[in-house]
Amino acid sequence: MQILLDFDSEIPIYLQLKHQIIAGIAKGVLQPKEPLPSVRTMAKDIGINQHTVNKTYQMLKQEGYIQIHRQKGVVIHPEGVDKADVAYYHALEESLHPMIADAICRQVTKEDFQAIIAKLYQIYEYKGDDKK
Amino acid sequence: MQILLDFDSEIPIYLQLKHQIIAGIAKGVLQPKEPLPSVRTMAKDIGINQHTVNKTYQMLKQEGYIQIHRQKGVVIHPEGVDKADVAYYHALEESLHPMIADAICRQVTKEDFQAIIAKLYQIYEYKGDDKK
Amino acid sequence: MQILLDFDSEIPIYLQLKHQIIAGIAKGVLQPKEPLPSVRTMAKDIGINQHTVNKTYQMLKQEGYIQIHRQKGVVIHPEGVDKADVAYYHALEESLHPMIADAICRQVTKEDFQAIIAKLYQIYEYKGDDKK
Amino acid sequence: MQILLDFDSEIPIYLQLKHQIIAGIAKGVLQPKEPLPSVRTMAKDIGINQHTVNKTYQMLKQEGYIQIHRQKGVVIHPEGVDKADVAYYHALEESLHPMIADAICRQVTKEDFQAIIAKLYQIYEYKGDDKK
DNA sequence: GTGGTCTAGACCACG
DNA sequence: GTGGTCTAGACCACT
Repeated sequence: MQILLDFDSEIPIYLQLKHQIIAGIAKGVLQPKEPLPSVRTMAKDIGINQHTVNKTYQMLKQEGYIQIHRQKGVVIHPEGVDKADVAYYHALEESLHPMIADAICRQVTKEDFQAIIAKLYQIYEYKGDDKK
Repeated sequence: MQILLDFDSEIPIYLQLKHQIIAGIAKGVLQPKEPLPSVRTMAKDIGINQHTVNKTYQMLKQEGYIQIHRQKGVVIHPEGVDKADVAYYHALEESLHPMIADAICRQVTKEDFQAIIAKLYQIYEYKGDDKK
Repeated sequence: MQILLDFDSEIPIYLQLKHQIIAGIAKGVLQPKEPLPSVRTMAKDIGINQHTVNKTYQMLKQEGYIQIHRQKGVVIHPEGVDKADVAYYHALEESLHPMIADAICRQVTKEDFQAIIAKLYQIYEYKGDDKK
Repeated sequence: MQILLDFDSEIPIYLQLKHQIIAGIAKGVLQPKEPLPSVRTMAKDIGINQHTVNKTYQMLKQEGYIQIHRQKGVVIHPEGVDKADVAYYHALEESLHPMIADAICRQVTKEDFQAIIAKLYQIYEYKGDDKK
């Protein structure tokens, strides 16, 4: 899977990497049990420090996206990540709240907003078809 | 308008303040031309540093939410904030992208997600009715 | 509170530090809301790297022992850590399992073992009395 | 005796193997003088590296659990492992210390903790009855 | 001055 | 070769 980073972005590199891996999983490009490059390899491939990759991997592990094996390396979690729970929905709402207030001020209607959601879902909805 | 800050939150104070003011505008609690407390008054009222309030005000001014006059003080932008443009939609998508990828991995359907959007829009939809 | 580290120990420094802070909380030497030294200060005081201290603090934060505020620094969680749940008891059993098998082989009786537990509990049971 | 390893566990394979053999001895499933599979047989049987099995066996020998004869192979120590000495109790306390501090913070009482100990002892208490 | 992020380079445990 | 740990030194965001 290809990783594209924007080193000028305000978003920390370790988060950009995390987002791209999660996007890969959502798209089905990264399947359960599939191995991920080792910390060293990934770091070299995308030109960042090992610790930065490690930080991303640790977060993904913590959130149930991947498993990290001592010597065998890193794999996408075989059983997928946990389903959204109440806490997850709550956090999601908290994140969306300010975005929606802002959008309303700029006359973005509910329908406009939901259209964006629909458009973004479309990118992911054909799971496994573009395995690359 | 009442400002509620969570000093234990991960979100920087200046952003929380910004969010709350924008939420106030979205709800209609803060109307165009309405004055906002001066930097030092606001800072004293909510118990934070003047620099922090100033940072928030500068951002809001930059984004067209408020006007800052040397003598007259701070007022909500008389003509309202600019309508969403292409750049705005692009930025919005960028922000939503990782949230949606994550949600998909956790089996949140498009309908689930849009329901949250609808719920949040509801909070704001009665503009001006609950003025303060 | 005094921190004593054994640099020759097999136990990683960041864990030793974590254990000592938790012990301090258990003893009541560290009370809720009480501030902890900043990452830099703690690192300098005990002669280790800032990142190592940071790792400890991040874990303690993650487990609900402390709060980390942007600029105000670090404080013991005001409401204390969460009560043990089922997962906690399960993990505790898993950890104790091999210790007990080993002890049985060495003719340590259940009573012997429970006496050790009692002894260790005693160290902590006078919460707040030795505030130092 | 059956060995069950969790390759996704945080615990190194060589330790898991060691724990299971000790548990077998504690339960009486493995009796003194009873032979253990050779390094290479054991490795093949449970599908791990010979080095890993060797590491486990060397530790068990070092701790007095087994004897390794060049020709006769590996056997459970005929006279059983040494009784717990002062050093052993000291090490046991050291291990339990952080667990108990943590438990206290989570409002696990001494009685709760001792109940877990009792429960785990029960698993082992019928030595020799369920021989294999 | 505080924590957050990133880099560089090193040694160790594991298999 | 893998991840885990530790050090040293740097810049940035926040208040």
